[in-house]
Amino acid sequence: MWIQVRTMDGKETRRIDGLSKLTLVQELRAKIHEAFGVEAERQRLFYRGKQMEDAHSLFDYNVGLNDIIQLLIRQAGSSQSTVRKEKDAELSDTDSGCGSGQSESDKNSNNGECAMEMEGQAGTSTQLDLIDPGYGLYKINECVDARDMNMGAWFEAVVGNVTLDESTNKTTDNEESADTSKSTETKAAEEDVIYHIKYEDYPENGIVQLRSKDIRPRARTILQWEQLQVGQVVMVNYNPDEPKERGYWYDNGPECKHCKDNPNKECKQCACHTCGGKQDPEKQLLCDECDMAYHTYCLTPPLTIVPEDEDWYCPLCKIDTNEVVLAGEKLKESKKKAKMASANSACQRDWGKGMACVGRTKECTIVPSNHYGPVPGVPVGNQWKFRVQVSESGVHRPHVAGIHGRSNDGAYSLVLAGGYEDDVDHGGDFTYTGSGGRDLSGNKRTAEQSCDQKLTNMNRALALNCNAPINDKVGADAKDWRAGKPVRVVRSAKGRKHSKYAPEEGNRYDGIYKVAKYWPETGKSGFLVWRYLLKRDDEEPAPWTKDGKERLKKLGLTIQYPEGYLEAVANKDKENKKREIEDPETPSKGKRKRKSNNEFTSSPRSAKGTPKKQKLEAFKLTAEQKKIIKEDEVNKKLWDEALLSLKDGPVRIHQAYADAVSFQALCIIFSALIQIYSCLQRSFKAEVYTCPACRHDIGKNCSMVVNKSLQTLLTQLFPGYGNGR
DNA sequence: CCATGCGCTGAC
DNA sequence: GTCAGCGCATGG
Repeated sequence: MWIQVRTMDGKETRRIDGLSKLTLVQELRAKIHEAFGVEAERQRLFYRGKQMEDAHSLFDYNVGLNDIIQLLIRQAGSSQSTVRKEKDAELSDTDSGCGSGQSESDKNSNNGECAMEMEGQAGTSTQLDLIDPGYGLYKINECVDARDMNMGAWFEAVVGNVTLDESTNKTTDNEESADTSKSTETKAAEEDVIYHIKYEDYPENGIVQLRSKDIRPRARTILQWEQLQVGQVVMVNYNPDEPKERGYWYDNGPECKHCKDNPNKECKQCACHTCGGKQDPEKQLLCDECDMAYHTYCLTPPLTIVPEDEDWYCPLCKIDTNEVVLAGEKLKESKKKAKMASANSACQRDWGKGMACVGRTKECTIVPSNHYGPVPGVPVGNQWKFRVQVSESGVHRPHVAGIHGRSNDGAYSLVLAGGYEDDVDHGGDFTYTGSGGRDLSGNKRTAEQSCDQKLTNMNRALALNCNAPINDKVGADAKDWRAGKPVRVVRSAKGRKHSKYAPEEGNRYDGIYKVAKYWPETGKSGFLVWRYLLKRDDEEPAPWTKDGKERLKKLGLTIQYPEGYLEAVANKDKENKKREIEDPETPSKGKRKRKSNNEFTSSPRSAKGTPKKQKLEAFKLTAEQKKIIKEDEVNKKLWDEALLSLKDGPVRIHQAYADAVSFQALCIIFSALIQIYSCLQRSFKAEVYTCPACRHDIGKNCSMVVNKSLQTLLTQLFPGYGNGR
């Protein structure tokens, strides 16, 4: 992806290549620097008064790509007048470590060494302006192969390969009145095709509207783009309802010396934030949070006098008291989460629709989503019918994707489902293929390999698990593969075609593997794919070994179906049989249905009635474990309850334990295990006697002693309990 | 905000 | 058996 920028005077245009969305914020500044030699030193990014730490937080705040670009361009343009002297080596170090270094340099800039550099550096040539497709008529210079269209490509096409059509463009800088837009429309009509690009459905980008039902945004982009031809003139409109300035970006550096020294020059920071008008010290308020200026008369409602309060906060910075979480209060769920289907307690699985599109009904809370290593309470060999359940258990969170990870951290889990033809499975080790390189247009989740894979996103994540420096050209070989990050591996029954280690039904957790090496390779499809060699490294025996089978028996592990699933299937079965008896003369239909029914009835657990309770070998605690339990007097009552369900094995103990102590108390235990005592101590000092994690009331007299016995016991019962932490 | 995805179903 | 295409969670 690239963007094109030009100087304000229009004399110079430069193309900035090699941008990816991931590193946009970090890199764009450096690239601008490269292209124009502008001194674009580190500047703090603010959005609505909040400082952005990294690119991710930008997305959290719903900042569009265009916003970011606009900001950066603006900053780069203005940086000639407010340039920080300190050099920051980090700019070139784009990929890693924006953590600690950043905060330090921020501190520096807070202290206010903001030297101005009024370099006479050819004045206008350092003024940058994004060629913004937001106004007037544009001619399409080049079209991109629609199959490659994604957002990046769109950006390339619109920002890069579209030029202002000077001959037909007559719009002025003013808001387009109905009149002028009409005239341009008729003029362009002579060119035959006009596309109105409106800031409606996709305001950041302003894509062509082409409403067609059942097409997801992604697919829509493609369809729309196919409509455009080289040489066509397109009309780019602003939706009058859409504010021109989206978001408010500024560099909140120390006091603006620029204005003091050049009071006559316009300065963005000192102009009224609402109307953009001139500085007016008598009738201008400065926000105590963001330092932006506001005319008293530009506020809604306007102020007639300057408020006497010491602090004044602008409408954007004023904190909504509803958002504040007080000490002892429960954390509010994020708006995004609240919107999700899984948050809706009334949400029930619609078995009529089946498992294709159901949402989660539970969520794994005992470990975070970026947890490495085993999930406590989930033993090797645990089996689930559907991927949703695997997601709910926390073992592998994505519903469809094969790899779960973060591109600048590592991969946490993966699923072997035979979805990629090149995989070879030897049980104790296997090769795996990265994701991507497929054309998913048309709202698909999988497809044929149709282009080369790249070492980005999840592929990069998995590569990071390998104990070797990352290399996106030739891959890498781990010196000590066991030292790599652990990956939870799930095998799916779908892999049975090629692998004898795949389970008979559903999905099975097979334990911890590590990435021994990875390399690029031309796959069977003829396209480049990234391949990974994973080797097993787990204390728990693999389910296909003798030990493993024994253990499964001992634990009494059987495949888990979603709640209410078997009943629903049984009901359906009944109904179908009824219908067959009532209406036996439907052979073709009946045959097909019977076939699918057989699939279920042939499963080990009969769909009729409740499943039979299997006879289990009683699980016995060792003498040592019993002793530990006895020693754990604090939790005596809970253990008594837990021991009642001893026959079900350690998994169930954990469950019973969890149920008995309830989630809140579990939080406390985990807090103990994770050793966040300092945090607790701080809370206690402030006389807040609640769990820092769940805000459950702990009580004043809670003693802060590490429950060593509990800790050892948990590690004994669940090997790998503390791994990856 | 947008992009991604080794599932799953019912229809054909 | 094959196929299209859906919600959802997750990451960037």
